Amino acid sequence: METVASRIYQNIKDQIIEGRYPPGMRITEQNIAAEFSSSRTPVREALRVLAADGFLVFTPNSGTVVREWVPDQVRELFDLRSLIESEIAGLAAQKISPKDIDTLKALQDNIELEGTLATTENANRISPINREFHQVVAQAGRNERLVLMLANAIEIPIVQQTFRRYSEKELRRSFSHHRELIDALLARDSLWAKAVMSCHIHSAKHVLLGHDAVDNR
Amino acid sequence: METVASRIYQNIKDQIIEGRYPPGMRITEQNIAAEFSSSRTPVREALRVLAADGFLVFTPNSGTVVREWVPDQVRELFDLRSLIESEIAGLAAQKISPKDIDTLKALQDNIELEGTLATTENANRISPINREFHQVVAQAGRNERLVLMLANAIEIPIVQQTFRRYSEKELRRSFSHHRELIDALLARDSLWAKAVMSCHIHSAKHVLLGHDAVDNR
DNA sequence: CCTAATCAGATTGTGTACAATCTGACGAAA
DNA sequence: TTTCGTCAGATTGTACACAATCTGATTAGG
Repeated sequence: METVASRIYQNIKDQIIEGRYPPGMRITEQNIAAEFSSSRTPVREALRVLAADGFLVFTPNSGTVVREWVPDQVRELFDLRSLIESEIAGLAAQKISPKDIDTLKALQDNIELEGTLATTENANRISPINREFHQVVAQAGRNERLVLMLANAIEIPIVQQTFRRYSEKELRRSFSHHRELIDALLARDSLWAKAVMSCHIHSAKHVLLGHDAVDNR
Repeated sequence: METVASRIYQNIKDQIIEGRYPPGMRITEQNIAAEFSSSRTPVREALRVLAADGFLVFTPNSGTVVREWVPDQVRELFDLRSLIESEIAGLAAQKISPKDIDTLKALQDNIELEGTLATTENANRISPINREFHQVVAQAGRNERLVLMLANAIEIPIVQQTFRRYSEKELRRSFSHHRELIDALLARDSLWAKAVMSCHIHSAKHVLLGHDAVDNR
């Protein structure tokens, strides 16, 4: 992780995830190269890998744009995320250590310290802690490939910005899911943990898509 | 799909999937460039994307080798594949057209025409038809993202060469799964279809790993 | 006014040169 | 014999130049 190409890769990826490079934005190799005072060569490598990861859409001889998401794709994404992250939660219930459960409790305490005000600033404070909460659960499942797949499904602007869309009621429900998940893990009940996680994700999906758009044909 | 880089990408990918570039083999940019009478530039792009896809392992300043698979990773891969492909089978049961079911029947007829001899030549004839069978099921599920994930999990030498490891008994069982899946789809029974597919994948996993190595801790 | 051909500028595709880094072999010292 | 340092060759990392291609505006023709 020391090459110019890898620095560019990570930087652009972060910009996209945090929404500073908005979907549809055109990316030109020269601009990026100028920004990093490098030549186009390492930029091209970074862009190709980002396209392979699904962050960018690349068209030969034409150029690169930040990937856009249509509602149907968001729905598919959340259904996949539910499938994978529920499975992970089930595995975690079998394998998680008491120490990790304490970590989860502490993280959720911190989240709830911020209160349930549905403001953007509050969402921005909660979001990274929430991300860490899910990461601890994922690690506890001890399945590298599932963790990799999951990362693939959540390192996406619309997912990372879910909290900004939550109303106070939806925030409370999200907190309630986290607490219930901790209890399920504590009880070492895989099926319970899977079910809670499934609720948690599908509920988030509906917040993002609005109720009428989500119909699972 | 007209650039030199994309031709190199596809070619190397095929070589790896078909096992002609064996796991652990070192890939040097100059050799590949010479093979395609090109410069190193498009080769590098192809290699980076292949590394992002998981076909190659790339180490900065050191080089690129074809990815190797340890048994634990194969187990995780098949468990993921079971999760995804079962889900797909369940969706297919709800959405598949009569025409696609006929196609599946025809494909399975062709497979069984080859007989149940457990020879390498027979395996090589059956393998592509089997691949098409699974592809038709996947398309019938009508979920782009699941299909993409699945492709990611099966475009791998050890998976593509599963049939070579089958004994006659295991071949018969595999055929039986396919027939049962067709019946489940015909009955539009999601849960049945999911269950059959799950059997099918886990059974294949055990053939590849041997019974003692598969224990799901 | 509309359509289609044309052209300049911008952008990507590839080749080549050289710098930076790694690898493995060889040899000197303990 | 073992270990460590050194060095040459090989390989990757980046810059730069030029060719190929695309895009959008402008203009000629209907």
